Amino acid sequence: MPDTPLRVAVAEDHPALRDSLLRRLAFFPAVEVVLAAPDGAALVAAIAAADARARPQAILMDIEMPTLDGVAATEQVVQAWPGTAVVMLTVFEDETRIAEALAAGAAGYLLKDEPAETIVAALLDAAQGGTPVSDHVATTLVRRVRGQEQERRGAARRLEALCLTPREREVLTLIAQGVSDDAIADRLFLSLHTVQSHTKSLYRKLDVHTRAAAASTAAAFGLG
Amino acid sequence: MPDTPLRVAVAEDHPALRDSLLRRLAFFPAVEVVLAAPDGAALVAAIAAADARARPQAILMDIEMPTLDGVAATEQVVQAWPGTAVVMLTVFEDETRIAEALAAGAAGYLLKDEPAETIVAALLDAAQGGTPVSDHVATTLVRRVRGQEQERRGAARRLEALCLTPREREVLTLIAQGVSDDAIADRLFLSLHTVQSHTKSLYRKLDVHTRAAAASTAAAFGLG
DNA sequence: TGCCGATTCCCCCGTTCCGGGGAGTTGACG
DNA sequence: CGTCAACTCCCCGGAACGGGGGAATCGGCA
Repeated sequence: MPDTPLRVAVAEDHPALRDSLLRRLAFFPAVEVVLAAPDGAALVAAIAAADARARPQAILMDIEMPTLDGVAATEQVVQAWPGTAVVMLTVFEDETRIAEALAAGAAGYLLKDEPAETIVAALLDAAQGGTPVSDHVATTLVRRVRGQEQERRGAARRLEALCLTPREREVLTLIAQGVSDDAIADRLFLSLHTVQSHTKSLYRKLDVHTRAAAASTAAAFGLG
Repeated sequence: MPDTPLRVAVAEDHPALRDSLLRRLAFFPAVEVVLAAPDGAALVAAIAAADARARPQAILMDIEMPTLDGVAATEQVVQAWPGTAVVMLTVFEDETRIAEALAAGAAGYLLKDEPAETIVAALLDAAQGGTPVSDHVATTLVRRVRGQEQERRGAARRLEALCLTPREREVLTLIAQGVSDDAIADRLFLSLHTVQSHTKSLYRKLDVHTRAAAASTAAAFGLG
């Protein structure tokens, strides 16, 4: 636990929500709101204007904001002041928004119905390198990873069902990378004829009749 | 809160850990361990042998187990008895294991250093359709999604940097799907010559010299 | 031992692709 | 109104590909 409170900034365009947030955070001595901005541009400007030692260590960021939305603002903030922990605080819980925010550099992602205690804990956690997320957000992440992994496994099973020989798999991988037959022959120390023989088998098993289609199918299987 | 305790099964091969777990869970009236197994096969057999009304509603599952590991056991359990909430309880926190377990149908994923209260809460949560995960697991999921999204965005930016014309992008997408030039001509109501003209531009911009390489590059950009 | 799949190599022929060239039309933008 | 980018269409020659055939070797398995 730090002796001094964590310096926090708040970016939220809706005045009522912003004030409510500030009032609720004021009860917690562990955090001190040093900055509040109605949009992303104002936030970035205010941080830049602040004394380096007074700059916020953590930021509560709304997503929907005029002039510069939360995702873009997050990108700029973590770019300009690395180490700043940005925690999104929004009503949006769709996968796309969450992924975008995280990719932009957000450390955590909270939904707006969280109690103040949770928000404060999340700020402190994020400042320590944690990744605080609401339960619903965690569920969304789990669903996404689960879906992706199941798709990957499905592709692997379909690939398995083709009964490709090791050599064929090898050749297919190179085809998927766009390597020509004689380049494949060079890489695998084979004759061009041999490679052509393997590609013929591959086309039969994959049920394709062009090289690009084979590459496309291989990509769908996760090869390459 | 249910009037009757949640019926829970425990699958854990290490006897000491299993006993410890059972002892710790015994303090919580909200859960009742109805079944304990030393491996996945035994777990599945025990569930199958049990009376349908006495079957566990939630399962604490270790990953490393003999005869049938936790992931495979989870797959069988959720296949055979849908609605069963499986919560992984393991020391492994690597992305691969987590993703595999979730794909197999695990509802939650806890690390073994969690206190008993958390484990019980996770079981109850999972039984209600939640996805309880340890903080470290959430961090891993966040990192994965963040990495994927950043990769996606990077690919999109690189694609953007190529300054493809709309027509070229269209043609490239079809190339990535393995469509031949004259098939593209048919689909886009163009002359073969026109399509060839576009592909020529594409090869120049993509800096490739074969169709399959173009398809491969396009796949890397997320097209197709 | 005999069979079978995997791997390797070879031939041929027609098609498609690749890379170079040129040229006309259209629409936007200064 | 000129310019420029985008789109369209065309020709050609050399290279690669697609599909058909055959054949030899090797290892495993019945």
